[in-house]
Amino acid sequence: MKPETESFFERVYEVVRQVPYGRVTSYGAIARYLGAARSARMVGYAMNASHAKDVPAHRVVNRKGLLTGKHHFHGTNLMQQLLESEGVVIEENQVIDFDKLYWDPAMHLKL
DNA sequence: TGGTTGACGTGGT
DNA sequence: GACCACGCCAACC
Repeated sequence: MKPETESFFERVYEVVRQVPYGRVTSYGAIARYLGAARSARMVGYAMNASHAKDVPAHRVVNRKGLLTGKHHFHGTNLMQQLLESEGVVIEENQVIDFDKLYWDPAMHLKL
């Protein structure tokens, strides 16, 4: 484990991996947990490279609970399928009961 | 070295 | 409540 030597991307992956099963989080939440609350875009950008990583990017959605990054998945509805497979209800590319399924790392991990 | 990008967020209209 | 415009900040070319 290399704390400072690792890129911001790596840190994002670490947090996303800690997202519990059947739960979802937002880019901003991860960014805040990393201390870069205003770098929410960077989180999404990092996910762009999560292709070769074991990162459950499908559990990460934007603040509206919308599956904005589903277009980046291999399949068009792959992201939705993965979430539904975990018990998350998706409709219109939007997470139902997003407030309940929302998992904030800064709130649970509370470093 | 500098400019562009982007899976977002917030605020204003 | 929905839509539009601006800002942020690290990675990439």
